[in-house]
Amino acid sequence: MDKVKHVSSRSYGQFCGVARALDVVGDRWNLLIVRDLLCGPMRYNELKTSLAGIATNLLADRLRSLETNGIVERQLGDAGVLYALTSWGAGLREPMEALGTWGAPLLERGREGDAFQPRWLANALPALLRGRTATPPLEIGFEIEGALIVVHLDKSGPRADLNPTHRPTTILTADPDTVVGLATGTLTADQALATNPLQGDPNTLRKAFPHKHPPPQ
Amino acid sequence: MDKVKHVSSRSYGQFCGVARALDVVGDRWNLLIVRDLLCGPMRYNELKTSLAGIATNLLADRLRSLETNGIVERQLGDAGVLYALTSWGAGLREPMEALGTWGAPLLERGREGDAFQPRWLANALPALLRGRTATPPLEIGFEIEGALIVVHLDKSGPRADLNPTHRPTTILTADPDTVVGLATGTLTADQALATNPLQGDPNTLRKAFPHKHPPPQ
DNA sequence: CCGCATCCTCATGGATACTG
DNA sequence: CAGTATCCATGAGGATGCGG
Repeated sequence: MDKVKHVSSRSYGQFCGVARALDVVGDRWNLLIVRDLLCGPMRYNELKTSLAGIATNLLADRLRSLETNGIVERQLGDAGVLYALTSWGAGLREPMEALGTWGAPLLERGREGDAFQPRWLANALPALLRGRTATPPLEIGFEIEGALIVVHLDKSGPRADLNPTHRPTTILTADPDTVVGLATGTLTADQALATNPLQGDPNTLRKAFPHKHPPPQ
Repeated sequence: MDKVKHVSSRSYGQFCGVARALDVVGDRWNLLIVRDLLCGPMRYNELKTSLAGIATNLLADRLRSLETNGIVERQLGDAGVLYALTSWGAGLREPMEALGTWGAPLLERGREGDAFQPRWLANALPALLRGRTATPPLEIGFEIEGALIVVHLDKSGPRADLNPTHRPTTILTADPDTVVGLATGTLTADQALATNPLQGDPNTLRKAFPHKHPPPQ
C-alpha cells in the first residue's frame, strides 16, 4: 500500500478570490518562503537557515506545492538548484507589503529574541515608507547586523537595496529595532542618533525621518 | 494536570512585519473570518454557516484568539452576541483586497461546486474594479443567488453595496461566475448579456465593462 | 433555537536522523 | 548540499451534548 503523497492541502471549497488564494499559499510557512524569495532566487539551504526553524521535510513539501501551483520555479543554475518566484508568484508582493504594513505595529514591542534577516527589512522598508518622497533625492544606508540596506527617497517613491556595490555617504549603524522605529515613525531621527553611530551627514537622516507619526487617531 | 488552554498558535519567532502578522491571523480560517466580518458584524451561527465546513470548536477558538489579539470584538447587542472587527482589524481590508485580487485568476476555472456567499463578491468587486471610474456615474445591480449587489462607478472609484434599500434601474441577473468574469475582464458585457437576463439599459452595462482586459502581458 | 464545550479520529506540523 | 524517511506532538474535522 503506497502512501498517498499528501497531494494537496485541504481546500476551503469557496468560490472567493481570497479563499482560492489561501488554498495555494495559506499553509504554514508558504508566505514566509515567498517573502524571502521576493529579494531574489535562493538555494534550499539558504531558505532553510533563513526561515530558522522550519523542518526540512516541510520546506521540501512547501517548495514542491508552490512549484506545482505555479508560484515558485526551480532554476537549474551553474551552481546547483535555485528557487525563484514565477512572475505570477512575484505578484504576491503587493499583498505581502500590505500585510507587512498592517503588521508593523506588532514590531513595536521589539525584537524579543526573535530571529532577524536583513532581507526582511529590505523588503519591508519601501512599503513602510510609501508615500514619502524627497527632493532633492536622499540616499541613506543602514548598517545592520553586518548587512547594508540602502534606502532611496526621490519623487518616484521609496526603494531599498540590500548590500549594493555602491556605498552611500550617510550610513547609520543601528539594530533592527531602531530602523523599524524610524520607518514606522515611533522614533525620530534625533532619538535614533542619540544612541546609534552615524557616518556622514545627520541632516540627511533628519530630512528623511523628520518627525514622529501622529498617534494612530 | 490541567490542559494548557492552547493559548497561542505557534509563533514564527521572526522580527518581521509579515511574520508577526501571520502570528496573529495566519492560522487556518482566520483570514476568512475577517473577510466575512469586513461586510459588518455577524452572529456566531451566521459565521458558522457562511464558512461552511469550519468545525464549531475551531470557530470558537479562532474568535477567541482574534479577540485577545485585538482584531475582533464581541458586541453585546439587543439580539445577542455580535462579532465585529476592531478598527485595527478593519485595517486588514487592504491586505485582503490585495490577496483577493492576486487570487482572482484562480476563479477563472469556475465554481466547481464550491460554496458561495454574495458577501464575498461584494467584498471583492471594489478591489477588482479599482482604477475604473465613470463620468457620469454608473450604477449597476447584480442579482445573484437571491441577493442584490449594487456597484457604483464614479470619479471617486468603485464601491459595492450588498442588498441596499435602493434598487438601481439596471440589474443583471446572473450567477457568480458571470459577475466575476465581467469584473476580471475575461467576459465582455455582450457575452454576459447573451446568456443572462437584464432589466434596464444594456448600454449601462456596456459602459461599465467595455471590453476584455488585454492579456496579462 | 443560539453559543458554545467535549470527545474522538486522523491529517498535518515539527524534530531528528539518515542518504545520494 | 539537497533533500528523504521516520516518529512523535499538535491541530483540524466531525459528531454530539448541554446550558441559557
